[in-house]
Amino acid sequence: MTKARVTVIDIAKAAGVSKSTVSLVLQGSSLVNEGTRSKVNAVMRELGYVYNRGAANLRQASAKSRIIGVVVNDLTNSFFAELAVGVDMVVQSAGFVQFLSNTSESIDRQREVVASMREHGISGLIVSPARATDAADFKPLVAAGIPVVVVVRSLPGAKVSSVVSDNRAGMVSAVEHLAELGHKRIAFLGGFPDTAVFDDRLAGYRSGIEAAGLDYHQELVISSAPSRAGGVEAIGKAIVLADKPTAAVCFNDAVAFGVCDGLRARRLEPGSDFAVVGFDDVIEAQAAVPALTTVSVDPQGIGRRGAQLLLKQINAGKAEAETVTTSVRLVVRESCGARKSVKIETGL
Amino acid sequence: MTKARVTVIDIAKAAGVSKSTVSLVLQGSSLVNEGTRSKVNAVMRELGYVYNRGAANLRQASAKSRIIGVVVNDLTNSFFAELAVGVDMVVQSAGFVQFLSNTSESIDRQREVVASMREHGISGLIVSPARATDAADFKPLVAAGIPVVVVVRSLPGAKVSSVVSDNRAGMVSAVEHLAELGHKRIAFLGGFPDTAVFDDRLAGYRSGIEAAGLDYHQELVISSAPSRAGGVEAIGKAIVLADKPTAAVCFNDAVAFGVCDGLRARRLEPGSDFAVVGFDDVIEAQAAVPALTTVSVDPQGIGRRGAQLLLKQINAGKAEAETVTTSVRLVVRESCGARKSVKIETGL
DNA sequence: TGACAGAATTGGAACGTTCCAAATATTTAG
DNA sequence: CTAAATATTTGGAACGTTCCAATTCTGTCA
Repeated sequence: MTKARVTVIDIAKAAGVSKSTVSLVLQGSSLVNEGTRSKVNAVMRELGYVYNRGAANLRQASAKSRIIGVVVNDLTNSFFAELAVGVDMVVQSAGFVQFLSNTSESIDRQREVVASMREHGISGLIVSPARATDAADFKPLVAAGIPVVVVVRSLPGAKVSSVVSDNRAGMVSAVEHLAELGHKRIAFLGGFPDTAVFDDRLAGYRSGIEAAGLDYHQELVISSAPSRAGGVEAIGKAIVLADKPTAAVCFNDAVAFGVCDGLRARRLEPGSDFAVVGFDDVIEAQAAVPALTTVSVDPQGIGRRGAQLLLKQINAGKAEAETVTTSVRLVVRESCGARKSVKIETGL
Repeated sequence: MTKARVTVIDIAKAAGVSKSTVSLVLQGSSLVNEGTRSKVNAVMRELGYVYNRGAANLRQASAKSRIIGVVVNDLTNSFFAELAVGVDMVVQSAGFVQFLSNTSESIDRQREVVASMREHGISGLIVSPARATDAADFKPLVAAGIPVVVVVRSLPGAKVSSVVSDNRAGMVSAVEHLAELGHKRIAFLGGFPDTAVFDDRLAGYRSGIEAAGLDYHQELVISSAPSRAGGVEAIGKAIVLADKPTAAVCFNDAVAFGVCDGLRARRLEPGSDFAVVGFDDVIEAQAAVPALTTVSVDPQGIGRRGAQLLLKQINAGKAEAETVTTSVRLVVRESCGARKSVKIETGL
């Protein structure tokens, strides 16, 4: 409808002051007289003025957009939605606004999205990188003085801060728990071997096996896509081994669900016939049947820590690369066989 | 590190052409000679040039940022994550980038993020409004020629396009299904009465009751917060009625889960002792015990439709307010008592 | 060769803001 | 009442881009 947009000059004219004064008001400067300020504000409201951030950033050397970019690799995974909410909490109370984008694991899309955010002058970036992201991809950002914090998946070689969960310790406790339940042959199922997270979790598995006084067997490590389908595939391979495992720690919860599916397809009941432990503690884990024993990683917490780190760097002006690992904890439910199903317990 | 940012003038100087030519290259104009073009591109890559969208938008009357803003009211609800993914699919293939923000049902936060998006010159906005959003809130946007599409929750009175699921028809089929199973007293549980969605679903409930030849009883409609806790509360009230219901359709799946919790707390098993039907078909619905019978609304589909509508309006230049309702379908699982638990069926 | 068309290039002048130095108004002190 | 100090306001000049009108190249044709 309205043809031309309302500028600071229009406001100035209407309020009978200069554009400089209006600008001062805009920035909440203490230089301007209280009466003038309220008059200007009134006129702005009346004319429906919208601040043109682009023009402002143009002039201001250090583009202070008050926008935090968040890029995740899979929004349909509630883990990342939770993470984004965690980021939002701290970002919001610091007076920033969060813009979130999803890459669906596409490196190309990630490049586009990050470029777009950069063009819009974000103050900082929190990213859970798509698979096989090149560590150098974020070099230009940090070179331009835009702080970057990598979360969930670390990016070895990149000189950026990162917040990752303690994958190693989580796997150790999962394996130890299964060992305590009497399992001797424990498999490690799922995940792509080319990722840092996989390496960490596998390392935790090995430590756990050793700590329990068991032997490490190469054939018990079966990688696959980190998805439900991948879990089905992995358990399929595990079950035909000469010396079958009786339990498995899985790369993540999705794989664990797939493993349960695969077991059922073979008339085996997860929990009682074969112990399954997941990793992540996604929201579905507790509602599933059997409820999934898994390593809980608190995605919101990661988001909050990441955001705090980022804000610190934004305020400091200079970005000291820093790595923080957040603690995890094993939550024991039914799929490991330690507890009977609640349904059976309370049912008639 | 690098002090000054690289501008088109730097590029021009380094490439031995004028800034105008560089600008032409940037826009992919056919006017510029092929040789010049590649040389300029090479220099840009070499100097690490980043396009300054702000400056460009400043000059271009119609701010073509190629950004679609998406605002949702609850990102932790996987329903909205799915919706965002649906939007992203179509927005992406049209060469746009999506920026997502979460309001957590806060009207103030919604105002902030929408304002922020506007300042950054989004090309269009898709919003699932926070509860109690004023229809007038989006007036300035459309007045400024920025198309707005409201999804999921309609905003009566606002002159904007909207995409909502067929709440009425969904409820009708839910009630009819329960009636076919022989239920005579069917309750409607949960939801806040002051919302358009509530009205639609309640209207569907009434039609369904009538269509089944049953009587409508005021006391069987029990509102509550549309959450798990609200469901517990609602079933608590329903169960103490003189003439108890034997089945319930719920405002949404969260309420339905709460109703199941409440039933169990009273030693009643959802499915066999009391039939419950949800609405939305959130991801947890099929993994729950018992698996939830519910009305599936395909959030991705809503997202896609909404995005298509928005893009149409962006391209058309003018926004004809238009309403589309997407179809829904009842998916019958266990909680309505129509089917036995899969576990029992296939188990020994 | 000169004129002419078309292709390719190019200097400003915007766009809406902030910043600076300088101007003006208002107090305060003497 | 005046000078000095303080509080407030104000014209440009940027910022990095696009657009327009104008200019400079290339050939081409008579």
